[in-house]
Amino acid sequence: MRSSTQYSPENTIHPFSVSLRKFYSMEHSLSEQEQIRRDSLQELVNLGINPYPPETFAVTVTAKEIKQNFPDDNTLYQDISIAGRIMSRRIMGAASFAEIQDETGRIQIYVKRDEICPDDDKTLYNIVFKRHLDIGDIIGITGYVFITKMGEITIHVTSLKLLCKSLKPLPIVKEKEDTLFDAFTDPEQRFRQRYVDLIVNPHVREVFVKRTQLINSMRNFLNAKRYLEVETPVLQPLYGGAAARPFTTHHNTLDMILYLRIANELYLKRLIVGGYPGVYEFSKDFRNEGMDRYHNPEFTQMELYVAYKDYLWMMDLVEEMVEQIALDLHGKTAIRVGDHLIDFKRPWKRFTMYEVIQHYTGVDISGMNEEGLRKTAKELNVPVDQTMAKGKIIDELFGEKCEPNLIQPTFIMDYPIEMSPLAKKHRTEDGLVERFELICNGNELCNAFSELNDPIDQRERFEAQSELSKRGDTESMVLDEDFLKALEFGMPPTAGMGIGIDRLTMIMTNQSSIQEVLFFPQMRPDKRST
RNA sequence: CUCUCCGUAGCUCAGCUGGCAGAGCAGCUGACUCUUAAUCAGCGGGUCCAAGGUUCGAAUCCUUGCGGGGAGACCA
Repeated sequence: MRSSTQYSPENTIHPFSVSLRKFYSMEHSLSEQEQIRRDSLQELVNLGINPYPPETFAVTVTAKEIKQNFPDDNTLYQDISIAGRIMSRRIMGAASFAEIQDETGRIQIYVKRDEICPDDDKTLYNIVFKRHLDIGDIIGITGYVFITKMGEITIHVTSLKLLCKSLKPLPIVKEKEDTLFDAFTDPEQRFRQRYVDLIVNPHVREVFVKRTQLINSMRNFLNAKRYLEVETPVLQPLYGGAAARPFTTHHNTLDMILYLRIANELYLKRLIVGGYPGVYEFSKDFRNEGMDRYHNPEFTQMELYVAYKDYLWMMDLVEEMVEQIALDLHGKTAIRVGDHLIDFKRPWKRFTMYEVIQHYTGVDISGMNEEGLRKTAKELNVPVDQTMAKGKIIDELFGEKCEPNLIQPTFIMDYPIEMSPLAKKHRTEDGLVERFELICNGNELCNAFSELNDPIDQRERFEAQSELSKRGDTESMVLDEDFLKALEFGMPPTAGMGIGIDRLTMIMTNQSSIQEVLFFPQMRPDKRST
């Protein structure tokens, strides 16, 4: 709760003068343009105008609605109220055109001196509008819509009110015939000052709207199937559910190390043990590893676990869900991504791991032992080292020789047991597990198994991971005694999967970098003077 | 972590083999009552990322550091 002292009498007389003094104490660090805006702010205050008024401004319509619906006979929108940020101004003496931008886009406004100043006092137009308002200021206007001689739908302003004075100059992006001039494109500035990026780059705003629509679409799909959305711990005493290095933190009261989760798999499976038939979670996960255009230290996954199902069933569900998302976002299943047209129309191609490696390398590795695989990898110029066991080498072969070629959505099934310690042994193929990944545009999007529910087998798999760890693998999984205890109470046969929300968003919005689908991607602190 | 490119006005960018720091837009002053990259006349605006070095002289050459992009390595 705020202190009541700010409502003392001297403050209520000039509610904004206190903060103004603070601004002026910073004068030495201001650019010329910033100083001019602060001077304008002071002039507005001197005229009795509050540059940051508290009361509601009633908006009746958006820019987009007007542009879509304004009729030829000029009968609609004759008494409207709209608010937005001034994005451009063209002043011609006693009349001006400007553009304001609301959350739906831009619309031109026409401000005529004698219209907003019907009496002798022309201060509002000559001083306030022309002299002390700037690009970037937020205003509310009332007026009526008409079409100019040049054919542009425009709001004829009858009254104008300042809603927020902007003190920093925006990048001015101009456009003519679909060509942008002085576009604000420097990635560093765009990501560090995402608010500026969002103001001046409307296509960026659209990407994030699509991201939320994607999540809504996925959630609606899962809720319609009556799965329960749940929340599980981010801070975990043991990290598990994936092969990755964690972030470490410390809890003071418990005086213990805690890890930020790398996956939520083991907790969600405990809930299946507890009796829920289907649970899912959208989860921020954290992995203390490299950063590049596909990896941010924190990222979002959706994991889903459904009892009494297997991985074949889950493959059908993933197809159905992603196809539905494409339809919800684009109204069609075929989407342009970079140079490719990717079609999510069901059914998708399905290959086993051995099939796809044979297809792209010509080598059948299905019967090979570790030495044979290492020899094959060397022959194919795939780098391997002594810490890699059989499963890891196969994974390398696949990642190097196959994955980049898989552009259309493709399921790769039946992985070597060594690289899948949480997946159930294959029902017919020795040495394999019931696992699939969805590959799309050359990248992994989704990972799923028939979940291992044999507690004795699971313990042996964890122990095998410990062996890998001794061999030098820093990402091997740690044994989770409580998870094993849960399995010993009995988990029904379960299908589980995780899907990368950031990567799916990249594909669905045709972005080539994960930073473009995260509002605030991780960056080093900016040590330059600001 | 390695290689490579980049960092100059609020924004986008020039600045050559070292010789007075530039343009367009934005801003300021003025003109203009249907403009739209508005137009016309005039004006101001810089820690050239930082530190050090070479030199009579460094935005420019060298070294180191900081920040970013791209390509690798690792991972999802």
